[in-house]
Formats: sequence, C-alpha cells, structure tokens
Amino acid sequence: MAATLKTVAAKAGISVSTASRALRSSPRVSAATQKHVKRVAVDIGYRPNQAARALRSGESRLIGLVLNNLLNVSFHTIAEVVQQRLSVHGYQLILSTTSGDAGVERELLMKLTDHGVDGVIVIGSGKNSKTLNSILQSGVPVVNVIRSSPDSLAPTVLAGDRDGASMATEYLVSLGHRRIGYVGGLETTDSGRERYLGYISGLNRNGIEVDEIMVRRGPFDPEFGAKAIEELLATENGMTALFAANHEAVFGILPVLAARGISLPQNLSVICYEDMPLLQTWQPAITVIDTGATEIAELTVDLILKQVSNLKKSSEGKRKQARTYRVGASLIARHSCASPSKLKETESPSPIMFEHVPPITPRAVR
Amino acid sequence: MAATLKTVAAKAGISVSTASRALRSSPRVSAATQKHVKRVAVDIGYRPNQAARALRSGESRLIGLVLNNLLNVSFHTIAEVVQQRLSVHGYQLILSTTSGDAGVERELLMKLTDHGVDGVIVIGSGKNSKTLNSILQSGVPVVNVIRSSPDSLAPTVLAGDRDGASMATEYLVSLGHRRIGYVGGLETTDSGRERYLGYISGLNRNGIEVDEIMVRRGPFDPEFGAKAIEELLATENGMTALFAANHEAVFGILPVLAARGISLPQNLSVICYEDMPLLQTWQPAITVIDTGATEIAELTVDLILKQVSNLKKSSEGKRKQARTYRVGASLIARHSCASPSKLKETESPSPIMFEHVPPITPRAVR
DNA sequence: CTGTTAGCGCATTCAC
DNA sequence: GTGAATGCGCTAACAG
Repeated sequence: MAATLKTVAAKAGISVSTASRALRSSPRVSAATQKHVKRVAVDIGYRPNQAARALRSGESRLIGLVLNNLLNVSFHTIAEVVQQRLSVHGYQLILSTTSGDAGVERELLMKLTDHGVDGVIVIGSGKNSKTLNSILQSGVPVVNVIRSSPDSLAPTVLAGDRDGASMATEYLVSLGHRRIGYVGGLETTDSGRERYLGYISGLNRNGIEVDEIMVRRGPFDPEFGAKAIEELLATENGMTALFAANHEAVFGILPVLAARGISLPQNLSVICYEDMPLLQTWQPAITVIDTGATEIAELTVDLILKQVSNLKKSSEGKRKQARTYRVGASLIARHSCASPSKLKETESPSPIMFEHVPPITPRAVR
Repeated sequence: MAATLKTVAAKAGISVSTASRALRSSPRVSAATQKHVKRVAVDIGYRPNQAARALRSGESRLIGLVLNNLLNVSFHTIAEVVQQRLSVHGYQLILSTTSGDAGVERELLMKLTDHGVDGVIVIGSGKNSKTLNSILQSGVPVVNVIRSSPDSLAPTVLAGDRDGASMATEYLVSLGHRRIGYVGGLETTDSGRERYLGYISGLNRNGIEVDEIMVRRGPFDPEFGAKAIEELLATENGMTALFAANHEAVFGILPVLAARGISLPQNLSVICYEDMPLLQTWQPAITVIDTGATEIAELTVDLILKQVSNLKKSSEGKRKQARTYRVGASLIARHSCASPSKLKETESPSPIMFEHVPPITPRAVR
C-alpha cells in the first residue's frame, strides 16, 4: 500500500493538515515540525497523489502541447525544449499530435482540459479559436506558437519570418547577386506568405524588382522542391542564387542540384530557411536562416508560467491584452553562398567542419 | 462554472450514480436512460473530470513515455506513433526526456507515478531496474523499448540489431564484396555490440574473416564518423564497401565521401543502419537497414494496453514472465550499393526518386 | 434497472 | 502554530 498524507501524519505524530502544510513549506508551521515531517515523508517514501491534489486545488501540474507532428525539426525541437523547461518547474508535458487535422486538434484540446491541464501550448491550425478562447476564459492559460490563431485572445509567439526572409535575400544581394530565385511555401500559410513578403522587400530595398519567372511557390514536400528547381534550371533566367524558403522542399532541391552537377557556390549560391542536420553536413555546408526554435520554446514556456502564476496571485487573473511576440531569425553563414563575380573553377572543396549548433546537432542516442 | 455529473443528473432528472453509469455505457442501465443522459450531457457541454475519476477509480488514462531526446529519428518516430495509437484508445501521453541521465530518468519515473499513470514506456538507460520493478510491482504496467533493462521484470521490445547487421553485411557479400569496412557504435552500448556481432557473423557465414584494419567503433556523433572514414580511406585495405552501423556517424561519413570525390556506388558501396530523410535524398539515395521504429512503437502500445486490460480483469493482474520481443529489421535497397566487378565510369547518375517511406518522409508542416 | 451512501487523498476553511 | 471538519467530482459498494 502506498503511503498517503495520513500515513505521514501518523508516523510524525501530528495531524494531516499540519503534515500537508509542512510538506508544502507553508510559513504557518514551525521550522522544526517542517523538518521533521519532511524527514518522515522521505523515510517512508511518501509521494503526493497528484490526482487528489488536482481535484482539490485545481492545479494539475500538467501542461498540454498540441502540434502537427514530431518529424519536422522545429516541432520536435520545440517539444523537447518545452518539456525540459517545464520539468524544471515541476510540470509534466502532455503531448498531442494532430496531423494538421483541425477536428483532431479540437478533440485533443478538449481531452487536455478534461485532464485539468494548467496551460495549453498550441502550434495550431488556426481553426479552433473559439475552443481556445473558451479554454482561456475558463481560466486556463493558452499560448499560440508559430502560427497565429485569428481572434485568439491568448498571447502568441511567432518566428520572424518576414525579416528573416528579407535578411536572406539581402545577404545574397550584398554578395553581388541580383538574379535571385525563390522556392517557397503556399500563400495560404503564414510562413509562405510572410517569407515571400520578406523576399520581395529584400529585393526592393535594393532597387531590384521581383521577376516571377524565378519564383515558385507550392506545398511543403520534397517533390515540389524537385519540380520547382528543375523548372528554374530549365529556364533562361540568369539566376545566380537561390533562396529556398520552403523547408520540406529543400529535401527535393538539394539532390536535384547535386544530380545536375551544379556546384555550390561556384555555379549557384543557395541559402535555406530553417536549419537542420542535413544542411550542416551537406557538401558544401549550407548557409541558412535559423528560426530560433529553441528560443521560441523558451519564451513560450515563460509566457505560460507567467500566466499560471498570475492566476494564482489575483484570484481573478487579470486578463491582459493578447500580445504577440516575435523571435528574430538569424543568419548562419556557411559555405553555400559566394559572390557571383568570384567564380573560380579551381577552388578547392571547403573543409569538413562541424559547427556547434546546440539545438540541432545530432546527439548520442543509445 | 463547468458542468459536473451532478448538473447532468439534475437536468436529466435522475441520480448521479445512474448518470455516471449511463455515460460510461454500463449494461446495467436501460438503453432509453442511457440515450437521454448522453444527450443531456452533450447539450450542457458536460466533460468528465479526469482528476476526480483517477482519484476514485485509480485509472488516470495517462501513459508515460521516457526517452533520451526527440532529435533522433527513431525516438521521435516512436514518440509520435505511440502518442497517436494511445490517443485512439483514449489515453494521453506524458512525455519526458532524460538526456541520457539516469538520475533524471529516475526522477521522471517517480513524477509519472505521482500522476498515477496507467503505464510506463521506457527507452531507458538500463540503470533504473529497481525503480522500474517497484513501479511494476505497484501495479503499473511497464514496457522497456529498444534498450533492455537488466533484471527488469517487464516485457521488452527490441530491434533486431544483430540480424539486421548480418543482413546488411550479407547483402554486400551477395553483391560480390569481400573487403567490407565497418563504422559502428561503442561496445558499451547494446546496439554497438549487437550490430558488430551481426557484421562478424555476416562475414563468417560467407567464409570471410574480420579484418580489424577496416573496423572503427566509437561514439554516436558525426565527428567520430568523419574521423573514422578518413582513416579507413587513408589505409591500404582494399575496401570496396562500407557498412555504416553508427547512425549519428553517418552525418560525418557521407560528407567526407562527397568531399573526397568518392562516387557511390562506383567507387564504394555504402549501406547505413537506421533510415532517415537525409539518406533518401542523398545522391545517390542510400541503401539502408530500416529498424522498424513504427512497428516497434505499435507493438509497444499493444503490450502496454494488454497489461492494462489484464489488470482490470483479474483484480490481481497475473504477473506473467517477462518476455522479450524482437522487431525484425528490413533492408531497403536504393542506389548506393553495387557489385564491385561492375564498376563503370560512364554510368549516368541515378534518377531523382522519392520513395514513399511513411514513417520518415517529411510531411507538410504549417 | 436505479438510488443512497461512502470515500479515494488532499488542501483548505474554521476554530483553538 | 496546530487540529478537526469539509468537500473537490467521481465511482463503487450496497440496497432495493
């Protein structure tokens, strides 16, 4: 039989209420008693029953995370970082994947509330604002991540897609490129839209007009990437650099370039959006815009925890204005971009290097 | 105020116990009442309080998963598949990562039991058998995955590392190779040991002796892979094929081969252990031994759920003998292996292809 | 087939 | 500073 508070109280020769207070370090119990009770608890291996605690106090010490899948690097990075940080603060993570299905998403959100989670973090479809708002109004903190949710009253943490895309574009321009191809995501997605706008502004700020002949926008998959780059290569467009803003398409683009014998950066400068191991070990290592998944996750946890503690203080948790945070992108220069004027046929291959990029470098496994 | 069972009972004009039974489809309540109560519950948006249910019945509908990290493809694949399958059966997943620290692992296991999880799935360090066994003996099902836990009384699901490695080796032999290099993991790990044994037996069964000059075993990281392959290439060893059995090292091996201008499979046949997107899009696509992470996850969930239902039936959950299951590896032939006798300089590059490998193909993200 | 009663383990009034 | 009593929401005896 597992030890309960009653057991502890009995062994310590005090009442359950005092035992309860002592274990939770209440200031209304003498230091001596506190020490004694804690000692007894450890001795008999007492562990608080979280279900009972949740039922009584309304705090489950559980936080829900809802996202599409764990395959995408950004997603599983966020999941891992969120879990680790929550753990430090004594919270456990309930993980739920939706496969992008808004109906499934809604179901999972409800299940999470059934379990009385103390907070919900959503990388959402954007189609469940009502559910999310009702959760929020029922007193459970919510944070939207990466994708904004229209009409959501909860704070949102977004990546700096537009600025990041602009940064990528201007980087290529600064190297001397003026004919810069673009392979991106669909206009119907936040990132597809934002990054394209960044591409445009990056060009325009340097007096360059967008030439649609070098632009391909499509779904998030390798096949699209392969098709898009094949088309761009088959066209007389004078392209000297490529901005691959569609993460999944990169899996299609790079192999095609390799197969076509196009050397980077000699024949084409390439910059990709969202870092991953593949890009670090590709030959040459690919210059990227890092979205800062780790930082996004950290900020997200801070926002959830802040809301949780606010709720505790003010019994009615002052509902603040929904605020949007941006985590800026950063450029990681590697070896896939060069000035178009400096094309040398004799250049030796870049050295094999392994930078230390903590959130993405593969780690030991077994 | 959230609706409770009492609310439902009141609206339906019956007692709470009948309401409770009706909602749980107990056979001891009339179909009419059942229908009525369920209707009322939906109407007023009743949601069962899982904390209360857990406290009373001992079933939390929560399952814990403990693993190293989510970066490794096998790990996040397992996490995702486990979560999705559990969800179908009405269970939520509490995810915990340990970074390989046995102390952290123990802490997390305790936290999981605090939350009253109905089961624990562990890709463990192997150093917490006592904790795991005490959890098991307290009536909570446990399943060990991928890594066996010495002295564990719980069932274990393992990958078929030895047979898989043997399969890889014999495949290369069948193509005509006799000088097959090996880059693997440390002897101190299950997979490092098993795969090496498979390599040996694959050779021996074909009358080939292991030549240590072509063997490198080291830590799970890209740097080791790069170093190992450099050494193998710098040695006069007659190597015509390479078996890369250290998953993380692959990130170091492939770039070095590319940088050294070694064409696959013309100059060297290469087969890797554990599939991932990188290997599918590399030029040429790399032949791999797939560990079957998805199948491992599926079997694991089945085993956990079976234990859970057994516990329910027999009040004392007949403790069966701990059994070990193996999920066999499978070979996915792509384009990085060829017969050493058929070396052609004029061979055209293999076509760009995207196979459908569901558990690993990158999916749409936003 | 349905209602009444009790209590899971804990935190929290309220007394003292 | 401590103890006694109450009930969170629900399920499970026990009656009928």
